[in-house]
Amino acid sequence: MKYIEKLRNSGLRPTKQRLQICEVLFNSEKTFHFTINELDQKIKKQVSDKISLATIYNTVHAFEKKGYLKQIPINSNQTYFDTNISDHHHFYDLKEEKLIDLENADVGPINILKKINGKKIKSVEVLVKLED
Amino acid sequence: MKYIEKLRNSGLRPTKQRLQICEVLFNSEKTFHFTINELDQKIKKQVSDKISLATIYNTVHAFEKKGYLKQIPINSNQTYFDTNISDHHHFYDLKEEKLIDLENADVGPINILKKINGKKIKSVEVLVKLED
DNA sequence: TTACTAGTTTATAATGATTCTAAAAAGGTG
DNA sequence: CACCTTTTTAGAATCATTATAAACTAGTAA
Repeated sequence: MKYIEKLRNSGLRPTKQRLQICEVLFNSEKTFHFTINELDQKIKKQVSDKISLATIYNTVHAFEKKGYLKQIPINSNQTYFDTNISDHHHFYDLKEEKLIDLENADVGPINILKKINGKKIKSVEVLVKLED
Repeated sequence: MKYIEKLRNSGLRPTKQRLQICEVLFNSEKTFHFTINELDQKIKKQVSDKISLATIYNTVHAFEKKGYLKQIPINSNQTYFDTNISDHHHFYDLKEEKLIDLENADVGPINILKKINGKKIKSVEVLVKLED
């Protein structure tokens, strides 16, 4: 299994559940956005064993902490995650309530001129809201 | 009262509660960020009458819809609002869990090159996460 | 293999922000 | 004042997320 080493190297035990969730998250051609609820549905379809919702929450948070997933800053009652961990941005279609990737190259370079004493910039995220 | 006309012009009846909430939100020197819970506390301190939490929710949403408040896209269990409705961005101090305004001039011009068919850009919001 | 231990999974309960409900109150107009 | 619509309100309902604590499992060392 190709994810065993990846997990071990992060200090995460390669449990059956985590490996199965890896398959669902990282074994697809394209990256994608999801909420926990959507991931739960996807797992139900693709994985024969039942994985408890608590485990899905635990795993997603563990993966996010290790940098294998990114949380997308957006106002929604549910938290959105992204399997695309490259430096990039998002469109948010207000009507469809859907996210669309916006590659770094599609946004001009962003130069933050203001500095905050004693703080480093960890990330710069752009959210472009779309309407009809 | 200076807010009566403002509310009437928006099609909102200038009720006692709305006028009192206007005082708390818009009568201060500086603009500020808040959650509903923080606003509730502020109202308790500054307003003699009790205003129900449901009314605070209703009012904030009404004001947001009319463009007197902005929601700030950020991952938090609570929704953040901003009384600064000018076109601007935010720092988010991850440690302190606090927002800091980032004026448009402090961010280089942002040019979204990618276009989505049939959709217009409604807003472009930048969130800069800060760490120590 | 066989313990042993720390990390994980799980069902379920708890939490907490937000929304809903339906009845009472208040604003606006004639 | 009388009427109608909007608004307020307390409390219930909803729903995503987190906490709990017991059962299970991976890794390790004897």
